[in-house]
Amino acid sequence: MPSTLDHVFAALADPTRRAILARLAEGEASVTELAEPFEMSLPAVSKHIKVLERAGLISRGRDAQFRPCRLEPEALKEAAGWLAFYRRFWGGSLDRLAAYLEDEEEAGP
Amino acid sequence: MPSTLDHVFAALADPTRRAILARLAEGEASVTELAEPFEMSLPAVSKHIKVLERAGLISRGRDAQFRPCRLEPEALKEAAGWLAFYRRFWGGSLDRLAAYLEDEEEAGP
DNA sequence: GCGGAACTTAACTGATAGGTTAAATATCTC
DNA sequence: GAGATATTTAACCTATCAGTTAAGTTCCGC
Repeated sequence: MPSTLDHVFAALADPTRRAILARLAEGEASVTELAEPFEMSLPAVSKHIKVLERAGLISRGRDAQFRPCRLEPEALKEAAGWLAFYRRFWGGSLDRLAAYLEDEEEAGP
Repeated sequence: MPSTLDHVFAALADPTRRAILARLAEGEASVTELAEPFEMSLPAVSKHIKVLERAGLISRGRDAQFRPCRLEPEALKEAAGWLAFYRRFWGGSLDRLAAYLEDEEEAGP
């Protein structure tokens, strides 16, 4: 079972999906609305949306025929947290991380 | 040509590669050293390393037969920046992002 | 209840990812 | 220069991805 971190980063690796997220940052949108800027078929966008949903980055409602998408910021937290953790050490003293990891070793990963 | 953001996120989507990065945060390491914790062949690890390198997340030196890997924190900046930008808005007022995007529209994306 | 709009599912395709084993390439050591 | 060590390349396999078109499904409006 792949971790959600796998899914989140994989979802973010595609420019179409990042564009969809950017669009959703402006507010909820239907699939057709989200598909509009792209030169690909609706099913293709529908698949991208499913990937984002599986990663927990968006969730969907029901409004008649529409399945409005909205952002789920929580999923980003994990990813941002991972990056922030490593950036903190990479940018600064690596010895600090080594020490930190040694301390953690007793408590488990 | 895929953006580096594509490559960085795609590289981070694999747990083996994240583990390699975590290991490198403790300091430089050779391919064999990096491969040691994993139950996969050396060529497989070599490929993972190549993916990380192409993403700009690591760089490599030459020390006799060894090709030591070290972190390149710069590549993380772009990814962390992307996440931070959206998290800022997603967590807070979405109106702010809408306003921001409208302002940017004149200057271009 | 029919027509149409909004999606989704199914079936297919070509490309890429992630792994394997076996062979090739460098470089040190003796 | 022969042998050992470190790493890469090549050739291959299977699974997943990103896209397609065509055929459902669901729900509104009349």
